[in-house]
Amino acid sequence: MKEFIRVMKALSDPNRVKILKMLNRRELCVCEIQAGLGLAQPTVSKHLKILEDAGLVQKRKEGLWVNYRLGDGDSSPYAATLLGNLKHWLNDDPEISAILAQVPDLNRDAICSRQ
Amino acid sequence: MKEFIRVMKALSDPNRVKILKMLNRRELCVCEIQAGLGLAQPTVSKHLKILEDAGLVQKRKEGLWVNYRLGDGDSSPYAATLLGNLKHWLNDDPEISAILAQVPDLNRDAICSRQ
DNA sequence: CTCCTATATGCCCATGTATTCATATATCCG
DNA sequence: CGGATATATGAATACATGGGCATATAGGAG
Repeated sequence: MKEFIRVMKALSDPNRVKILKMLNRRELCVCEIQAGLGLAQPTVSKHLKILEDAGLVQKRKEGLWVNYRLGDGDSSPYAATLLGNLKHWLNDDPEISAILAQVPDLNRDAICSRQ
Repeated sequence: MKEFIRVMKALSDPNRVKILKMLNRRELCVCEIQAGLGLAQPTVSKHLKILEDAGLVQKRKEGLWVNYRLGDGDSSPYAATLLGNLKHWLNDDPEISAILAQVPDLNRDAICSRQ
């Protein structure tokens, strides 16, 4: 039960849903997600921790950067199912499509050194 | 997006999940749900309203009673999908199975007049 | 209409959550 | 080592949420 609730709570915030939709396109570092959402960096880190605890995302260190990608579903069947659903959901949502449109142009080298 | 968030928030509370699992067995009135959960009656009414606003349950008046059943999925595709998933999920959870075991014995006539 | 019962709503309180700022940690480079 | 950069953590604050009590609403019985 707690595991299920953790996944549902993680999916109950629009900014976290936006993060998942972004990561559905490609792996991203924290500063790239920050640029896409327009939030403060600590806020993004906390959202990512909540998503990670729910098994919805995984992180991979690459030097100074931390790359986040969608979870593989091993840690939670609920997360795996919902990630599958989310691939088809919300693509027509104006907020989502606006953010997804700028994902290809997110460049960590252009973003991070200007924080 | 708001519709999706509404469904996820509705599913983010253990008592509301328990209500859905109970209604998966059969239609129930408020006092029967109250007896199953052990909560105050107004609390149950508020949970039911949140579930109804998300499209997860529907109500049907029958005289003095209000019978709640699972939503038919017409109001929200997200609710419809999650209700389908929930049918298979959490059946082995101790909290859930304990409540489901007593659903067949819930009797509105025996419960409600003793409030 | 009056009384009774089942449910809904308003108010209040305790707790949880999202956010930001300031600061700590970690990693690379010289 | 020391400095710079990317990310994480802690404290503080505004707001949302779950809970119960008191009360309002709605429908049936007499």
